Amino acid sequence: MPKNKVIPLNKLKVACKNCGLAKLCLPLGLDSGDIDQLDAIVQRNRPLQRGGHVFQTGNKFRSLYVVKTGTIKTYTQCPNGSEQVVGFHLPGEVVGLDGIECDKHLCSAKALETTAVCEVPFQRLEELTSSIPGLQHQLFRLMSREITKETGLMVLLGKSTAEERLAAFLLSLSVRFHDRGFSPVEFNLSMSRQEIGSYLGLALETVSRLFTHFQDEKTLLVDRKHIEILNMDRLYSLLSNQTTCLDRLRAPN
Amino acid sequence: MPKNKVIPLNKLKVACKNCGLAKLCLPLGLDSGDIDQLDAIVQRNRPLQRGGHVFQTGNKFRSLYVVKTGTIKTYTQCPNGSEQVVGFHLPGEVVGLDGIECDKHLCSAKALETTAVCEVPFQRLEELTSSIPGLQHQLFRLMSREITKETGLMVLLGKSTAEERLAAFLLSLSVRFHDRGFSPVEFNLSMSRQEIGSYLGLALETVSRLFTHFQDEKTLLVDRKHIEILNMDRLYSLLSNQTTCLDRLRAPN
DNA sequence: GTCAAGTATTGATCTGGATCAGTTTTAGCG
DNA sequence: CGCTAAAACTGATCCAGATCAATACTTGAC
Repeated sequence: MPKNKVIPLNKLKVACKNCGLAKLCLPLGLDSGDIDQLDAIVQRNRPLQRGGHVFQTGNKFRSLYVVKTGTIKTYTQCPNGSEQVVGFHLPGEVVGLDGIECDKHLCSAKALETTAVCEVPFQRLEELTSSIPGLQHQLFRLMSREITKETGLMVLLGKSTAEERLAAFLLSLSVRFHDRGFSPVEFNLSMSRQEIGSYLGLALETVSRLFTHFQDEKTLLVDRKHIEILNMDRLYSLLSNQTTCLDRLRAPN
Repeated sequence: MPKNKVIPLNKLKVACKNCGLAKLCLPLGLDSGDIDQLDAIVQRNRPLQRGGHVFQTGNKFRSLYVVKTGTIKTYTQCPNGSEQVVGFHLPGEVVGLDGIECDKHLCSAKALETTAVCEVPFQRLEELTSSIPGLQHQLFRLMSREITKETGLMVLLGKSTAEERLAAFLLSLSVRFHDRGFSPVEFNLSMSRQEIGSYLGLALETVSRLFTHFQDEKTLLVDRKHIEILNMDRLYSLLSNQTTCLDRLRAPN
């Protein structure tokens, strides 16, 4: 590997205080001193390679993980071997909340590309939230958001067509990229057609056909993993006659 | 209404300490003094009639609600008028968690039968959780459970057949009734076929046909809303080749 | 009691998307 | 660079469950 491709470690070990994601993450609404306390318990390990696991089903629950750079997918494994994707997580999003209840992880989380995460030991976080009301509130809010997001997906899976599902998926990514300072109309997918299909309850062939279809009607410009949204209104119109999940998508924070 | 059908109010105003649901609810793991503090902020209003709303989409979020007796359904309304059921809530289950994030409710909650709820003002609850670590932990656990439950449903909606969905639904009810001291093999459904279908992403006709089908193969005995499970193993076997959602069903607490 | 409205059942038909199958493109590697 | 395996695309077929339609059954109001 050539030297100029090495990711400088000091860049990855940004303190919460200086982190661009702070307004999407646990520190939201905290004052400087409180952020320092939070910062002190956060562990910043070396980045994961593509395919590396953050945790696996059955592992003891110790920490929450916040994506700093890259993408994480969470998934469950079926007895018959096939896997079902339950979420894609972008920078600033928390992974591992489902482990709190039973004190062990109920899904697995792996990196879709080179990915850096902040590890937040949960027991120490709970100690902190007791003394920092704003932090407690923000953690409640993040968990509430997770519930909201999943409810929206349930509604989508319950009664939408394949076309509507993919539109909702692309708009969700668009909004989230935008919130993170990236272009809302042009981005790269870090997941395969297979994984998108699994997440949306569709066959990978259907996903592929839909990309072609959206390209044909000039809604998208698709080049393998690179997506450009040419007609945003068209995507929104596919959801407008539907549910409240639009609000859920828009609500960024 | 004859006098002997009036529900005595004093029975509905049981303190947390004497409530049979305490081990499923917020007080789990607290000592007597802490429960008293929690008890002091809980509001016990008069029961809701069938069809009455606990809250509606867009209402300001002020409180969480715990079902004490009866059943609550939560649902979202589509612009075109149709509604989508997102959950059924039995005694001991918390409703309203999705309101924390945006400080307003994102779904509506209504009683499917005469239903009593405990109202827990959230701001006061947050003050208490700061000083009672066990209460904070239990609230985190309840929220985590909600996330787990929804993930399980997503997986179910994503790739299961109609038969598997209804089996999972019935088993979920069975387990939950059992946890609450009722028979796991014989119970009454408080929701319509329509509502079951909406929840499971199926047409009401399909739900009806499946009940007939399960009856024909001697898995169930169905009399309108009354269900008796004759062959529990058969229902479990429908899920066994599937996902991890079995574990999610079984995990009662 | 009758009537009307809601709820459930059952049958017939249709269709969106799964599945199967074959081809092409891309990415990784010695 | 060519070789191999995975990923993506495309076409043909099939089927689970939606939709449409007609008929009961239940419940509550008057």
